[in-house]
Amino acid sequence: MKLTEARQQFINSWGAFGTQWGINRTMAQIHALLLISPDALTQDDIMEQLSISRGNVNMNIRDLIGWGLVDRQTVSGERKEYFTADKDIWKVATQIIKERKKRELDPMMKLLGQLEKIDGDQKDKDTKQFTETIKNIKKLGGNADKLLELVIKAEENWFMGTVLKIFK
Amino acid sequence: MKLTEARQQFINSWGAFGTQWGINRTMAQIHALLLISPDALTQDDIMEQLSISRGNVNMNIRDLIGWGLVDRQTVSGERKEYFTADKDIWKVATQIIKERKKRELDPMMKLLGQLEKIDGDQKDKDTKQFTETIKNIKKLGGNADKLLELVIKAEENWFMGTVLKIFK
DNA sequence: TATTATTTTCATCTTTTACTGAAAGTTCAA
DNA sequence: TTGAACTTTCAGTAAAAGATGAAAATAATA
Repeated sequence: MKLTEARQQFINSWGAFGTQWGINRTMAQIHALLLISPDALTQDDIMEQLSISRGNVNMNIRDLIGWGLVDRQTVSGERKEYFTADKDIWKVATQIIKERKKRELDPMMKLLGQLEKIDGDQKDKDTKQFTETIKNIKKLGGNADKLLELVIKAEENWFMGTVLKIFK
Repeated sequence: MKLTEARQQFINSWGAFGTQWGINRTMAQIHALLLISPDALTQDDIMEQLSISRGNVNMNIRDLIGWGLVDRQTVSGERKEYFTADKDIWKVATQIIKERKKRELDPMMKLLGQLEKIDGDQKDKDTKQFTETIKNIKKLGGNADKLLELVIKAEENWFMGTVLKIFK
């Protein structure tokens, strides 16, 4: 397979993959493009390579920066801005975990905490099932939280090496 | 907080949570409803409680069954069908992991395997960055795969207990 | 301060995804 | 073998998400 074709396929698949995980297709594609680009790109580069509008690039780049996945670079003496993605995939992964945890898991845990203190007769079937379910989800969430926290703090080699070795 | 209100809030939040993860809002809401319902429900029960159409219930229930999260039950002598969700949250979690892995991670790994064997000069900057990136994502994916496989096979207590205890 | 280069915003349009409801299909008891 | 009870399908519609592009804003320089 030729490079051009492979690059295109990677970008497309990464975009499709993203949508399945609730991530805007274009945002994932821009990230993919930056991941395989050795040098920093400008808005115009991205517009051209992905055939998308300036506004679209701008908004999605802003989001990617918000996710901590892309950096804005300026060359002194130039007005133009350049963008790069961190190429360390382990860092990318932990950064995504960190953000999703903060944006989604943490608020969900907070809500579950509130829903737990429901006032009602525990002999009532519905009340019982509700509190049971909430309690169990909260417990699982708490464990997931701890595990993810561990992943975020660990070094790739330490984490993957140790975990996978021990539990063989 | 009153049960009715809490139930509603749980269903809504679970739905919103779902959309952020690429899961159809209604599908997540039906699942939430079944999780907190002590008894099996009919299509009509679900339609009424979530104010959605029959077709919508039917399609999403079918999907949930496809995900292995909901079971269809029939009471002998009755034409009507009843639906329940597995209430064991650990099983729910591992089932979801299993399915997403099968539907998404596995195909992605397969694609990366193909993109790895690109023909091109490794001295070329673009080629080099491309193969490097693919290789690293593939490596991370492989590790994630092993870890998830471990989670799927493990018992909750064993997994969460042991992992979290050891790495303290 | 005016001019040029560039980025940002956002009302509007487009695409994608989800939902509805009525018709067709299925099952089963009489 | 009909019809009542229920489920499934899917064409059409509605809602949500995403993209465009032109105008406004910002920055740099002369």
